[in-house]
Amino acid sequence: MPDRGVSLPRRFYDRPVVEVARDLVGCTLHHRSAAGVIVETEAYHESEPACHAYVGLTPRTGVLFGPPGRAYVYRSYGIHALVNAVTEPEGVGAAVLIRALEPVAGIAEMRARRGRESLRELCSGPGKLTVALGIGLGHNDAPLSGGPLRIAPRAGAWREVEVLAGPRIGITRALELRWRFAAAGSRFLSRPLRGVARSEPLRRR
DNA sequence: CATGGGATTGACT
DNA sequence: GTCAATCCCATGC
Repeated sequence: MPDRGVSLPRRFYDRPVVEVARDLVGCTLHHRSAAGVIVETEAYHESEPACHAYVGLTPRTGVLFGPPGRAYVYRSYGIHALVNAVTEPEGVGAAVLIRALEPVAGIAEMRARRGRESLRELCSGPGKLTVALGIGLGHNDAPLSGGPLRIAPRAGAWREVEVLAGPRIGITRALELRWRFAAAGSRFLSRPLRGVARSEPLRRR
């Protein structure tokens, strides 16, 4: 089956990173024949010190300052590859970290790549989901539309997903920002959301 | 050029 | 709950 599905348009990403992070929950991340619904994200922006782009334009952060709608993939703790969606206009360093998926396609290959059976644990973390989907550092700067790596808009029941916000995980700076977003009631999160607050009703315009 | 610190995970006490 | 694995890169001397 050819990989010829719908992708979010580039303009979806050309917006404030916090809005994009919230709106990506319920969308589906595809890589070739594997896919999962995004149930958890975090926003990162050059203006706050938890963001890699905080240090400015360097060899590492170049993609973050590039055009929106591309993937920023980096190595974490020397071991894991973490995938982000670059947002905001070119010249602004910002991206949405994809933290967890609910597997929906290619589950057998995910289990093989992860070496685990539990559906809940296949993509319940940013380092897990890249392994499950076969995403690696070679995907850095790859487009998120029109290619083997893509994100499709909300569909079906996911169009009415309730998105909750809380503090980000695993960081040591800018802890006060509630820039983690998760699908309410999802069993596929990397960790439960604490300090639950509704976010979807904040949607403007 | 040496050093320190991670947007994590899985195994173990 | 604790902890090691592992490596790129930003920083500072």
